[in-house]
Amino acid sequence: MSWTDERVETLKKMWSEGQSASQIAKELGGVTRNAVIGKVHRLGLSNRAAAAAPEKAEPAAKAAPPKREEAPAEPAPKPAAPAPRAAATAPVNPTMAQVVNNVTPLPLRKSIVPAGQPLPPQPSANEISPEALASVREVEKSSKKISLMELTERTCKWPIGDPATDEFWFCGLPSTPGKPYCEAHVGVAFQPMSARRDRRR
DNA sequence: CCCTGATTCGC
DNA sequence: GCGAATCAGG
Repeated sequence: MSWTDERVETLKKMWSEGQSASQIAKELGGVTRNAVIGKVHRLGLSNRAAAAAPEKAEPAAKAAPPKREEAPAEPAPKPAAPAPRAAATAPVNPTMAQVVNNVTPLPLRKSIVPAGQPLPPQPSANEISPEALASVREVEKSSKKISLMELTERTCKWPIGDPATDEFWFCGLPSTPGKPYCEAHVGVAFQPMSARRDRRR
């Protein structure tokens, strides 16, 4: 693989969005994160502050690299929000894609709901065995409460709480190898058809 | 251990 | 220019 214009463009885009070198490498394929980092440096876009750095701009200091195309005519975004990265934009990373799609059957039905207060009835809740449910409650106490952006292939992607509020996070515990959830959540997410049928009203 | 970016240096 | 190996850190 070589750095075609297209690939470089993807690299630039993702890097400016705050994606990690390894994520970019996966997206591009055929390259390692080292290659990505190396390229990033060669392109001279090492510091990702380009987007918007509301920081109390260091006056003097040593913030004056060779090139000064700082473009002072910046439309001054929103001084408030400290640039929450690419959260609002479309599915960017594989993790997001996985979550949005249906790699995560049961619980996702809930988190995909737009955000009305009265959440619709949750059939899934009735179909989960009491035992599994109990252990889940237990695990959720020790969940890492990670955000969407913190999900990786090895973190449990079980959503906890109401997505409509800030009382929402992902389990984040180490996931079972090859599965999207930790052991406890795998237990409630993947059930034998027979078990679900038997429990049905 | 998992992960991050930074740097070096033979190719 | 490229990127594996390595370093330094969370």
